[in-house]
Amino acid sequence: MSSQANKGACLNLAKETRCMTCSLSALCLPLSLNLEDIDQLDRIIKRRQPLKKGDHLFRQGDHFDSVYAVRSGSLKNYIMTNDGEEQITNFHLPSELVGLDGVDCSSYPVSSKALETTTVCEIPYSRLQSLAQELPDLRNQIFSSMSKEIRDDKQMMLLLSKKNAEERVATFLANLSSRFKRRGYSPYTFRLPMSRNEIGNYLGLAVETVSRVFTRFQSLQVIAVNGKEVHITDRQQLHEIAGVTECEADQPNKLVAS
Amino acid sequence: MSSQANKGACLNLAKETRCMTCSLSALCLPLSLNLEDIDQLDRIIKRRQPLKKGDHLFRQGDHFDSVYAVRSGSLKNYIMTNDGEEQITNFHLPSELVGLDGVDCSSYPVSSKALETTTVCEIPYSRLQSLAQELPDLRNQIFSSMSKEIRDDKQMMLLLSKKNAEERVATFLANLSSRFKRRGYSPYTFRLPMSRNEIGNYLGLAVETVSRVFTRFQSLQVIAVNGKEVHITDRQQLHEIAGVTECEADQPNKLVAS
DNA sequence: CGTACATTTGATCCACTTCAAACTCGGTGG
DNA sequence: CCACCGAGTTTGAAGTGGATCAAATGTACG
Repeated sequence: MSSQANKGACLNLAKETRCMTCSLSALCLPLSLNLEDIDQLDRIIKRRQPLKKGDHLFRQGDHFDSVYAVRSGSLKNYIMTNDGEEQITNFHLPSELVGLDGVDCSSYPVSSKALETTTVCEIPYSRLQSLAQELPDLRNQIFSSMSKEIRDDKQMMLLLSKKNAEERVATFLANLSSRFKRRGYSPYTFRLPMSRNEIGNYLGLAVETVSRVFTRFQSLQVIAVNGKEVHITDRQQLHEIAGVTECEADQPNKLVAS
Repeated sequence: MSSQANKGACLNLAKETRCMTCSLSALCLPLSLNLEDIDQLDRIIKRRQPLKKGDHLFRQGDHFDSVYAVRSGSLKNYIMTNDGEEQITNFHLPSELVGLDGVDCSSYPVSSKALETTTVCEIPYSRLQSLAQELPDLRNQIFSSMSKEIRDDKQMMLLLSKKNAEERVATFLANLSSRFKRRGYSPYTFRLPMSRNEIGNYLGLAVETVSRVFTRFQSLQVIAVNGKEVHITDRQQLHEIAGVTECEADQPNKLVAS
C-alpha cells in the first residue's frame, strides 16, 4: 500500500512555480491565454506535495473546492457501485484536468487516486470562477475541457455497448498512444501506469480477457508487451481493429473558433 | 417516415414567447435568474417551428451554433459507429438542454432526432456566450448543466460495464420515472416515447432481451406494460432491482452553493 | 529469499445474442 | 367496413463471446 516516498524528478517538477514557464502549459492551457492572463491564473494556482501511489487526490463525497491539472504521474477516477465495487471512469495523464465533473455539486461525484507518484496543480474553484468572469478565453477553456469530456464519455458509451473485447483493448491502446504523442512522447513505446485489472475494470472486461487479448495481439504482431511496457508494432492494424481511422485517433481536443 | 403534421397542443406551446411565463422555466432555468436576467435571456431565444417525428434538430458534423431547450415532445441523440450503426447516447425530455457537448467544437459531435412532434427553444451560442459574461448566474447554470451531463454519463458507463439486463432496464425505467415526476407528471404511469429497439440500443442490449425483461418484470408484478404505456406497480422493487436507493433516484440536479 | 500479489493460461459455464417465426396493431386502400 | 400490409413486438430455440473458476507462472518488495 504505502510505497517509496518520491523521485527526484517529481520533486523538481513540483518546484516549478510559474504557469508561464511550465513545460505543460501548451497542453494544459491550449487556448494560449495572453501573457497577462496567464499571470493572473498563475497567482491562484497552488502547488501541492506529490501524492504517493494509492493516495487519494479527493474522494467521492469530499467537499468540492478545486479542480486539478496533472503535472506528472497519473490518476484513476472511479465511482462506487452500490455493492461496493469500483468502476473506473477515467485515467488522467499529465496536462489533463481533473475534477470538472464536480462543478455543480457541493461534493465530488467520483474519487481520484494516484496510480503512481503524482504531482498536480490545484486550482481553487471559487477563484477560478471569479477569474473566468474577467477572462473570456479562460472561460472558454473551461467550457472546452468539459465538453471534450462529454464527447469522450459518449465514445466510451459506444465502446461499452457495441464493441467486443478486441476492439475495446485496441481502442484503449490507440487512445493512450495518441495521448502520449500529444505530450511529445513516443506513440509507439510507453509504460502502462495501470494494472491489467484496472484496464479490465475500465473497459468492462474481466482481467483474464484483457490478458488473453494482449497475447492474441502479440501473436498477430500488432503489439509487443513486457509487463507494463507496451510497444506498438503495427499502429495501422491496431487502429483498424479499434474501428477508427488514423486521423480520428490523433485528433487533439479541437478548439472553438468563435 | 413523414407523418401527420402536428397537434394543437404543441402549436399552442410554440406560441409561448416569454421565458418568464413559460411553465418549464423552473426546470430549464433552475437557478432562478432574477427577473432582469430572465428578460435578457429571453431576448436572445428563438422559437422554432415544431419538428415532426423523424426530423433532425441537428446532425453530427453540422456547424455548431446553438444549444436548445426541449419544450414539448422528445429527442434522441446518437453517434454513428464507423460501420454505420447508430449508438443512442441520450434521450431528451421537455425542459432538458440539448447540444452542450458541441461547445468546444465547430460542429455538433452527435445527431439529434425527434422521436415525436417536438418543439424547442433555440439559444444561439455566440449570444449566450456574451450574455454569460454579464450574468454569473447564467454562466453557472451552463457549467451546472454540463457537469450534470458528465455525471450522468459516468453512471451510464457504470450501467454498461457492470449491470446485467434486468438492472439496466430497471435503471432506465426508474430514471424516466423520476424525470417525469420532476416535470410534475405521475412517476407511476407514463408513455415511452421511444421504441423497444431504441431502448435496447441505448442500454447495450438486443431488442429481444429488452422485451423479455419487460415480460419478466410484469410477471413479477413490478410493472404493467401495454405497448408504450408503462405503469410502475412496485416502485420500491424496481429501485431495488436497479440497484439504487429511493432517495438517489429522485434527486434533481443539485445546485452549486458557492 | 520467500511471501503476496499480478499476470497468464486452461477448462467450463451461462447470460445474452442471434436466428426464426408468430403475433399485434395502426394505417391504407379496395 | 374489412382484408391486408408492414413495422414493431413478443416468444422460442440454438449458439457464442466472454465470465468464472482453477491453477500455474511471473514479479515486486519486505
